[in-house]
Amino acid sequence: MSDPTAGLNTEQLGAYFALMEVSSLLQYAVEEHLRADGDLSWVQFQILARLVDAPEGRLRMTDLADGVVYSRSGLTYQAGLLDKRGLITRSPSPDDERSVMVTVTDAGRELVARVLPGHVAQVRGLLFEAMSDEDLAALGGVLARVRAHMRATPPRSAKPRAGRNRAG
Amino acid sequence: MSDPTAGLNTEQLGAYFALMEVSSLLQYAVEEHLRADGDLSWVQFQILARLVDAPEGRLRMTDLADGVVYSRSGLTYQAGLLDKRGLITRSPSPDDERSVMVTVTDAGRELVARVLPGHVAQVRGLLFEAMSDEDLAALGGVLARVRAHMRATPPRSAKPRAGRNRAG
DNA sequence: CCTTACTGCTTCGAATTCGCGGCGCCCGAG
DNA sequence: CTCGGGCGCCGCGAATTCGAAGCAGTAAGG
Repeated sequence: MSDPTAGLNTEQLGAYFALMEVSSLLQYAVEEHLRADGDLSWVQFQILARLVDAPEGRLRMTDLADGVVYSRSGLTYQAGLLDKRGLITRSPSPDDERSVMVTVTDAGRELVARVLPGHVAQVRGLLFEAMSDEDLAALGGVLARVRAHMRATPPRSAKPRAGRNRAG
Repeated sequence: MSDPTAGLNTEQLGAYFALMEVSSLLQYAVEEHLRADGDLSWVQFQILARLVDAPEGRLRMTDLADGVVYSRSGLTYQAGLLDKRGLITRSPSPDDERSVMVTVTDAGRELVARVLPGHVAQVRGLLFEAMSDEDLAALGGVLARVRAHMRATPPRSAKPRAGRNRAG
């Protein structure tokens, strides 16, 4: 593509900024809608959506954290909030006593089902309205490739996956 | 593409999630690098970069807020931090006495110049390494279209542009 | 069984973020 | 000139975020 020593060309720079701006704008709009519609933050919705999507409606904290780009403590905090609202339940795992299984409650499922249409409409209105099918295909392909590359790239210093550097 | 009443198909959903994950991951990595390299947060870097890019190295707070997806108070806070570090200067506008002109100092320019290479390298390594020229072109085109669409879309309730809803 | 290393999660303190309300300044009407 | 309405920015309090440190459970070695 270009030498590792060279800078980004105009096209790359533009794509980079556009990517960041689009995602920020989208997240902001979606988060606002989510807040108004079901009093959920973006992360909370992601957690619930992931749980609903899971086979048994339950996932370990770690798996949740792997899917959601978030710190462990933040996840604990948000899970506590969701637990307090009765949208999820936390129970020790039968296999690993140190793990915590998070399960969606019926209320959680209902809430997701209630906010999902608006959420989806928001996303389509902002993101997909301006895209053709070809655009979608291209975007999907590129993003899949980039995501795979990012996940394969070694955490230079500390990804969200951080926290393993104790001395004694 | 699809009816306004229908949900997102698998491809759209995947693209949506991939977009959010990629941008989050990228922002996270870049922010970390930026912090280590010049003790700057992502927003601070964006502010400085925008100022350096501006015609006279100066911009009004409002214009800054328009470019950066951020709340007004957050911008004030960050501007205060940058001002305290001597990277920018804030002075009243000659035209509009209520506006505040933000100007980059030489130190600010130097800092941007110093962290820019690493920043760029990080972006290329994570984002563009896995992309062909065709990918880049496609991505750039789609994002430009989407960005234009988003900017044209009426702020349904309150975009970053929020804060104008007082009664008295 | 006991020790050592590692993993999973939570708690803690500090820093950052946002929305709301306040203050001062510009514009138009009388 | 004076008044009323609107805009631009700042200060405050509450909520959220993160990394570091701590606690418990698990696996491996002797």
